[in-house]
Amino acid sequence: MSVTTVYATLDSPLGELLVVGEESATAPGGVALRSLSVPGQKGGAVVRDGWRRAPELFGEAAAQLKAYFAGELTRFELAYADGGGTEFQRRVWGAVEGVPYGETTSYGKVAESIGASRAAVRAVGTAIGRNPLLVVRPCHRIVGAGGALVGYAGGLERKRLLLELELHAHGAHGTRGPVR
Amino acid sequence: MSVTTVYATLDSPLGELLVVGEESATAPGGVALRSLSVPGQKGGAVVRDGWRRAPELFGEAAAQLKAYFAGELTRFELAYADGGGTEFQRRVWGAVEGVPYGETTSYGKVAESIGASRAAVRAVGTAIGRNPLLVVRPCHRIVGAGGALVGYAGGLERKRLLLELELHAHGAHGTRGPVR
DNA sequence: AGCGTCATGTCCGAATTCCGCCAGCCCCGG
DNA sequence: CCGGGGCTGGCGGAATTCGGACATGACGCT
Repeated sequence: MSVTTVYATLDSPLGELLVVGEESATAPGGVALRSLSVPGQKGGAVVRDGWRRAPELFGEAAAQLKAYFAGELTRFELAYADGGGTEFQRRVWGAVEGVPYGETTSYGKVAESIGASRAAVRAVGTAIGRNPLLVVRPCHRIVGAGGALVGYAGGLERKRLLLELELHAHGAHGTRGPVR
Repeated sequence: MSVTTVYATLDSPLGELLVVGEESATAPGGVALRSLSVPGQKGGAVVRDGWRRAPELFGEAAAQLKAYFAGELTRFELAYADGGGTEFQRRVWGAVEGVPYGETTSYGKVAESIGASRAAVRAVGTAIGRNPLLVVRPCHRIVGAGGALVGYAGGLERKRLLLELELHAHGAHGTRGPVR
């Protein structure tokens, strides 16, 4: 039952990413990703006493992130820690993970896809806003019904940057809606 | 609106007194007494960051305290800060201040004197226990109905010491009840 | 076209309620 | 005379409740 929290930082086009993971005593060497955030993020993680800085442990995560930002990786394959969250949030996050690289969808579509009331769109918005895994779980692919970028925990500018990256990376990905 | 908290310590038969005061920006040089406590006191004051040690500012207070412990002063005349407290506590403390040097009274009498129900004696006890001005506001002169020393934030031994001091100081003060 | 309105799940802070303590005292049975 | 239980009022902290604010979107007005 004893888990150690480890963390590392990584430079990226979005700024210095803070990567936080859990090292379980039962599975030594294996680190499960718990959180990924950018500087100044609204509900971003904050390094606490007792956390161990361990850059080397995130080799795989770092490699995939670098490949992603280079436009050479369209799908993350990492070990995730149990991210907690409510039943509702888990369903929303699951739907978000189903949005493919380079495409976008709307908050309303997400609400619909999890079988929630159409009036639950705002709840969907808040749930997405609490996504602990920025970039990796592609909450940046959820835009307004009209295609407008509505909000992003890391700031709208970063959201636009990610979407443009995904659009121009291979140049052959379609979109479901205009990105303005 | 800016008040500075200042403090000083003073040796006494009770141990090292901690004297805390407020220095108002509007009345420079004047220090109002806020708290007086002894080491190990239950709800005693604790020196915090931002407090300024200023022994020289309590010249008058120190002089009166020394005179009191020498048995040569029976009534303090000092500037007090607004001690806060609830309506009820203020009334109780006011009644306590009315008990003359060398005399004692009971919790029940105090309750009666402030027009409180006789069943409020326990509330009176707690209120007296929160007196922020030990010694100066003579909560040590309140004893049980039977004359027994019941409790004291600074410890019963100190209460006894104060009462004996007041009894034997000039030797000519009457008491309302036996002190055991 | 533009604006106000409302619906939903969640979190967070403020407000409120509730509970248990206590520096007493009286009464009652030994 | 002694010891213990029960009653009382005020207070502080814990627990609980409550009201807003959101990463939206459809509808009905003007």
